[in-house]
Amino acid sequence: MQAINIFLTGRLGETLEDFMHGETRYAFGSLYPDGPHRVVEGPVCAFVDWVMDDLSGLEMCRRLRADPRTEDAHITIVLEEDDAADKRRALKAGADDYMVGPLDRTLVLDRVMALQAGCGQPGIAERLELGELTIDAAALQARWAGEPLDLRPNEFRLLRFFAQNPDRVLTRADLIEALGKQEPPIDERTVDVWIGRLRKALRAAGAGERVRTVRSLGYVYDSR
Amino acid sequence: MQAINIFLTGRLGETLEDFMHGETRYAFGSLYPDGPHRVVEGPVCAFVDWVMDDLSGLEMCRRLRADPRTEDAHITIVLEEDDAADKRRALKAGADDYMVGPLDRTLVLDRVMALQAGCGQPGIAERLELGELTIDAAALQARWAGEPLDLRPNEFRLLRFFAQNPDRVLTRADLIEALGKQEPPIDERTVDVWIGRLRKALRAAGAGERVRTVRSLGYVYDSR
DNA sequence: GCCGACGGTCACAATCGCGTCACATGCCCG
DNA sequence: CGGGCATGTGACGCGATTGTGACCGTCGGC
Repeated sequence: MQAINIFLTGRLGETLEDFMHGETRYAFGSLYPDGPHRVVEGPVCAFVDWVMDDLSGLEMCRRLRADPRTEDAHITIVLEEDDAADKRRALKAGADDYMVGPLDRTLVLDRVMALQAGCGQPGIAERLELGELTIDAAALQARWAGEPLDLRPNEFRLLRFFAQNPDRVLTRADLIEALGKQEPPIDERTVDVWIGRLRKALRAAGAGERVRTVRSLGYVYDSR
Repeated sequence: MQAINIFLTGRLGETLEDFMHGETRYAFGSLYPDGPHRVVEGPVCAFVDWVMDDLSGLEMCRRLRADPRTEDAHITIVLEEDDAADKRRALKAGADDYMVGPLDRTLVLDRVMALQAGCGQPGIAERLELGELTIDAAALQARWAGEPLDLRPNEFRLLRFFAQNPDRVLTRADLIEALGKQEPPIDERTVDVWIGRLRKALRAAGAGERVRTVRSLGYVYDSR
């Protein structure tokens, strides 16, 4: 899977910066009006706050577009509220897309991963394969032996994370964090229910028992 | 699908320049009377305003025809009003085609894609095939298993865009933008209605359920 | 100028997704 | 062998999201 450079500004940065760490495969940078501007090679996507301290998101979009290093970036502008005029202005300033806040990290993560997977020319959409399991992050779809798995979004996210960390014990806290949940605080027991649902879906697709319980610790995806 | 070089002048440039970016597959250039003239290899098509600040569209046509780099270009001249005499003059000056403004981006996009599909040399991706689905952009027609789909223009554009981005989550914003809509700002909920109509048409043709909803994110065209 | 096709919006109903609870079952350890 | 904690799972209910029929304005053709 190819690295993608993600830029986050303002509130969004605070929201996600602490999340994109460790095992995530993102090259990560901060982008500030006139501050350090760490740019690396490869496809870039940016999430730009509509409101920032000292520079509007619009201006930020224009600068990204103007900079030859980032002119091809996929820019998502994050609006405070659902205002049609702002949307138009955002697209006009070079944004490719917009989302309306307050942001649901869960969705941002889906978006980021989908962009990562589908970045650049279509057709190269990277897939994550693990035995019979195929995760197509761009299509937000998983398959077992070629057959589509019938997964709810949450189950998909769970499986995606398992597939990214196979044969490793993942605690309930890991899983809750990985799915981007944080508000309201999720009861750890809820994870058990997620697991149950995921197991059922995998069983229904003939995948057998893939998710093993590790008592008092968490769960493991057995890639075997 | 092969890249095509598109030149836009004057008001048209302003209208579409901000649109042809990112995932679109166009090499893009601006063409000004005596200004920079970025020319790349490959088939070229040009949209030339009838009225420009300091040079008439007619003169522009002649220059394009005279320039060996662009003498084979497909030139569409954009008239202010529907004047038969102007049309004749335009064709005489070397234009291959004309359209009457004020421009509807939606239509320009249809035109551009149709040209791209049928452009110059035969053999250049005239058709877009995806399983049973065939998109004939030049004819503005889609088929399922050889049988023509009964689609309205909007539905066709939608399907065309889906076919260009199969197995990728496309947000409502993506779709609105892809169809060239911008004025008046389109309500995102409207996309749901487009989808509903497209689904019905596909179903009627025996294509089954091709367009999958991705809750809170958008829609995906499932190629399989 | 009339008429039909097309496309955008609205409002309402249906559905879906998911977090939680409650209870059943299972496992570990003394 | 028993107590107690850990996990599995069916059921429930709330919200949010989506599907869709109906309505209506617009445009183009006749």
